[in-house]
Amino acid sequence: MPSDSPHPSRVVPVLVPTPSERPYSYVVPDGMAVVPGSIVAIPLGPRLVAGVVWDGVTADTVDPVKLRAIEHLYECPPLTREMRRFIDWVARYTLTAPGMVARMVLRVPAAFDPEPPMPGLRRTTAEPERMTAARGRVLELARDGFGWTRSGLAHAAGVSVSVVDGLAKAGCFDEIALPPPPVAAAPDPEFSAATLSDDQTHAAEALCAPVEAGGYAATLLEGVTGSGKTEVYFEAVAAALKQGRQVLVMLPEIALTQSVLERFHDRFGAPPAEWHSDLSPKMRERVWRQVADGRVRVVAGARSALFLPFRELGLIVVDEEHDPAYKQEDRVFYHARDMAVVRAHIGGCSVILSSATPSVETRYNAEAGRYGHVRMERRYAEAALPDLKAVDMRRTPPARGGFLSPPLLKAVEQTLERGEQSLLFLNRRGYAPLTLCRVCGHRFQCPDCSAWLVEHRFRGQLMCHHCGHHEPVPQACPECGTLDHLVACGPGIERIAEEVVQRFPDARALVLSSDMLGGVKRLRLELEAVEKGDVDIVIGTQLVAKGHNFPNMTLVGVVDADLGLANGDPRAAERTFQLLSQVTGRAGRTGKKSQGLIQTFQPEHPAMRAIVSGDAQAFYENQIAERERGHLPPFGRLAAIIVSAASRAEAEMHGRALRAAAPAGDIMVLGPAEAPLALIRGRHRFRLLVHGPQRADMQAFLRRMITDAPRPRGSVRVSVDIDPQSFL
DNA sequence: AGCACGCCGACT
DNA sequence: GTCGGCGTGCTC
Repeated sequence: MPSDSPHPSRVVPVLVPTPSERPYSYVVPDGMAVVPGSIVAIPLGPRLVAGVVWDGVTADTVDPVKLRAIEHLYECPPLTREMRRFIDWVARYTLTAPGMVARMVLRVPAAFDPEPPMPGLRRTTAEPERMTAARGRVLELARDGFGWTRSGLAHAAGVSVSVVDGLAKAGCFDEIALPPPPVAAAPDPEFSAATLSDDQTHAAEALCAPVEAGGYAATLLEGVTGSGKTEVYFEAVAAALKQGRQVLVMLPEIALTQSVLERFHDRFGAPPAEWHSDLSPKMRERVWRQVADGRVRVVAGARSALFLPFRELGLIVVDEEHDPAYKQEDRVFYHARDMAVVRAHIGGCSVILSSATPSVETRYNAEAGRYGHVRMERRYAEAALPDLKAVDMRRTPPARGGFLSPPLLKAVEQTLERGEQSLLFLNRRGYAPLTLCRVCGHRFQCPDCSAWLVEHRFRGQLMCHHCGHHEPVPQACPECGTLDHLVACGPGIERIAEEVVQRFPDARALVLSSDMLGGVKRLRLELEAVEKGDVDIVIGTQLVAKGHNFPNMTLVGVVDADLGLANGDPRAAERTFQLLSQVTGRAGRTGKKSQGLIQTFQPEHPAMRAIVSGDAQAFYENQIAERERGHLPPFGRLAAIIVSAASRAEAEMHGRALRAAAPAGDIMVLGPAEAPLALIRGRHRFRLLVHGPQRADMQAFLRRMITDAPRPRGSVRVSVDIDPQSFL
């Protein structure tokens, strides 16, 4: 790593954690040597903040009288040149102030000074006057001449700390300062060599080659569910470790991906360091610090791990690259998968995008030759893919008042008879998505956003799934006052559960959704019960699609496969394909013959055909063609302008004003799409979709819109989301 | 983004 | 009479 030379000037640019477009200027006090990347404490207004000394010379427009001095230079490795270029790149691309991007890097309370050393003991040559068996064991262990902690040594020798204290008093130990313990033991690439199938071996070789060669390479690892992608990319991780480089494994939701961490531990003999929002502040500091000084070799983390200060990164893995959780949609808007590719490009290292159902843009990049493409088409070991069929709801409709078709009910019955488990999947919480009054037709709507209120019969509440507003279910219609005339329209999982209980009164049914009472703990217990076979029929939302393996699950029924297709999201087909593929992949994990039944009104839809036939290739070709034909927004030309205000009316008004102010031309501003008003963190959001020709033009246009467009000052904020994944 | 300053309603 | 709401403006 070429080290940066000290700034020659006594006034240097410093990136401060504010939305300012350029760095501020600060005076370097005598005796302080800063380089670009140095992390410093600086006075900013009334407070002291952390900033980064930046490259280049300071703008000379600052009034010298206003200049203040850097307060403190942290004793911490400076941010590398690559990291600084990455910050600048992300800021430019996302139209965010560089200082706000730097803030994401520095958002660690007190990690910039070294951790204080721990008190330790080291064996001297002195022998104790009295020798006992316990003392003997302690001295034997300490003969290695390394530093030990007092309690660590006692524990290792199987004696109490007083034995160690006694020896220390007798002069057998020196008190020394011990380096702070690592947050994670060093992973050993040779710890437990994996046994791979032929398929996996070929894939692993293809992934390892660019890691060993060094330099930038992006590769899509596309393998059907159960093909063992994780074991394959672990080989690339091992290759990077052998090269002495650091590795970042990005996971969409670390809390739910415990199994990846365990498998990592089994393969490398130590768990990776974790990075996610639930880490304690102390742990965050230690991980950040140890990533910066190179003691942490592998981080498994959520999207924000991309902004950790790695110094010798050799590989980034983006697991489940299609997952929408990689998209950050507050403050700085960015897509971590794309930024991971950028970071690899800037840092000259490998990046692996792994998925069973890649996003269309990633597939497109792979087919265009921009990314390498490694495929695995067979499941590992004896696991077979489930037999999938579409159930045409026009030909075999459910009985009146029901939502489960005769073929699906029959399959559930047969599965019950075999003593196996069924999963009924419906991605909609609550009892019914819409409630109205039978007499006057009044529809219950959220007072904060424009979404319908969803009835949750179990809780006795009407809830807004958008902003969290909830109210008790009224007895009388608020419009016409008629009693007991409210009618539920459409199904949610609670209603499906009702139907299941009615049809199969003896079966043990369980409803699983994220809003379940009892929280995460209860959920974990329930999942264990399912795994043990204590449940016959699981009725669940999206939540059941992730991670968990149910060995006895041989039937997956999708209650409403069309659900996600109706909302106008340009990625609706893609999302549906990904979700259904993940859900049906829950079946047949242990080799039992299994099936999936997909209830749909449009069996000819490309997403349904792809799922049923297993022909992903045709689906991607279709989606790419749709974009090229202009039926879907073309690649890289979609953005959104987000107007955020304290009140709904304000957001809406300024959103429409912005739309009116947009000049006509190549760039089109579309009106509020589906669910234009969302209440997020107490602020109402209005989104305008933007189509445009070239990326540079679009960037310039968006910048004009957020800075120059006429709009009343006030609580309104305007930000930009480049190439959003969805409307929400 | 923070944080202070500053001007108008309900309360120990 | 004060406490405190959040609108407005500034930070090298």
